[in-house]
Amino acid sequence: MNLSQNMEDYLKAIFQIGHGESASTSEIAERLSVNPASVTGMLKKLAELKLVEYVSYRGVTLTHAGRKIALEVLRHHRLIETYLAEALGYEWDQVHDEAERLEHHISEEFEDRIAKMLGDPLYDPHGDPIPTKDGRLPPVSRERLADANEGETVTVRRVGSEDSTTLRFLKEHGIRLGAALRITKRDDRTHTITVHVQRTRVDLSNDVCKIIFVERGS
Amino acid sequence: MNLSQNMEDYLKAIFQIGHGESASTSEIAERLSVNPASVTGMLKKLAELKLVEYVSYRGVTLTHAGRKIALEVLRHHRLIETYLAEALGYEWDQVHDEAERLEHHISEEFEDRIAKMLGDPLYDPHGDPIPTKDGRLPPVSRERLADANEGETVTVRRVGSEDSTTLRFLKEHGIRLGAALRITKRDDRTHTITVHVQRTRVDLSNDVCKIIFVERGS
DNA sequence: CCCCACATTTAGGTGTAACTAACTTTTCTT
DNA sequence: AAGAAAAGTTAGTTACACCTAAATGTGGGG
Repeated sequence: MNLSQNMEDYLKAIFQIGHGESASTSEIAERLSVNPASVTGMLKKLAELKLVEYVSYRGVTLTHAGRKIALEVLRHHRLIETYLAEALGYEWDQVHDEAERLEHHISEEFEDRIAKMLGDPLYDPHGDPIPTKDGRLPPVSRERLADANEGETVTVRRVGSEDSTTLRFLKEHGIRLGAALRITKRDDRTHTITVHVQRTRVDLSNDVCKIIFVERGS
Repeated sequence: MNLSQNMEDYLKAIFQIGHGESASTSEIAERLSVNPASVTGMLKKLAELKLVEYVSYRGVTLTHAGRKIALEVLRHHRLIETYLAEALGYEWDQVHDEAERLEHHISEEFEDRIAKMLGDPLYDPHGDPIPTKDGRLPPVSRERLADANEGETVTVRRVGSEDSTTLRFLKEHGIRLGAALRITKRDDRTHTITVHVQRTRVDLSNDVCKIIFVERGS
């Protein structure tokens, strides 16, 4: 099946929103920065191709075939991100945009070569799982920093954001994959969590804490 | 100026055909595998943008701005080819197709990083010159193997083809950049040139000899 | 110097994917 | 449960870049 870049982007977006559940027209429109009306049109086309299950006004889910393609695109994206970081020295806040454009244009050959060169990595620079060639997703922590208790010490395992400003902020405060965080204070009124990284103190908004995934213990 | 991938391809094609002289509609159509009528349409658009000088029925040349873009695209293409070969172990017959797709989708950042990593190379795996960032083309040999005399020994400096079958053929017979060839026979009736590479003998058609550029002496 | 073959352009049409505006369906609020 | 707000869809356009078929321009040979 030879899909347009646009179709691939839609499938990826549906996968990332839905994660099994159904995605709404407006969520997809938001993520892809297009008009909701355009989404409706595309969903019909994808449904024709049996890549999604689409019910008017009710949302959309991926079929098995659609999920497979979404995972392939995601594999490309995350392998490229990893490659840019490991082989070309990109920072984790720079890799997303570059990968977003390249993911649709690399060959199977290229995919295989960089995967091999990197030692078939399972996680990208943000800790997101890289789908394997046969379409399995390595396990990830779903434990959010936002849900950790005062006094606990946790290890950063994943940062579920591609926003470069957020990523740069975290990097500058020593919050990177594998970093140990001690939660020193939860202020539920100001929706702020105070953590210590090494010996420095950082205040984090609740929004940021929702996208930082951790493992209990250090 | 933000051009479509297609426009970039047209500018590159015009540059490569014309090399200063004007390119014809049909030459461009042939190179890009599109209908001549489509070329006419695109040339009008490019002329509007002041990227080409176009006179109906007479052909087209690049303006200064158009040439600049063509050189940038060519720089991307050839840097990527070089990178694929040097960093990822591609063979010279595999690099073109991959580069053709990637060249339009890499950032300035990516260009700079691979150029630096490669030590700002001046020639790609085929010996073609890589335009510098400020738009200069490193010098190349224009001496064709087809024009060399019986008994001469020459060094291969450039192979002006991206056709993978041709490139594979040459590779398999030891004809690579830097190889020393001794012209042992010219048969002007069968349009064939016989050369010796190391100790093995190879018969080359005149067509092939026209795209192999050499330097006199070994 | 005229005519013909070939090159090129014009005209009209296709498919993709976006947009806006207007309409319909669903969901929330009271 | 009614009506308003939000979400989603339909209809009609636009832009891009391709195509085919028909018309037109150009240059060389008789």
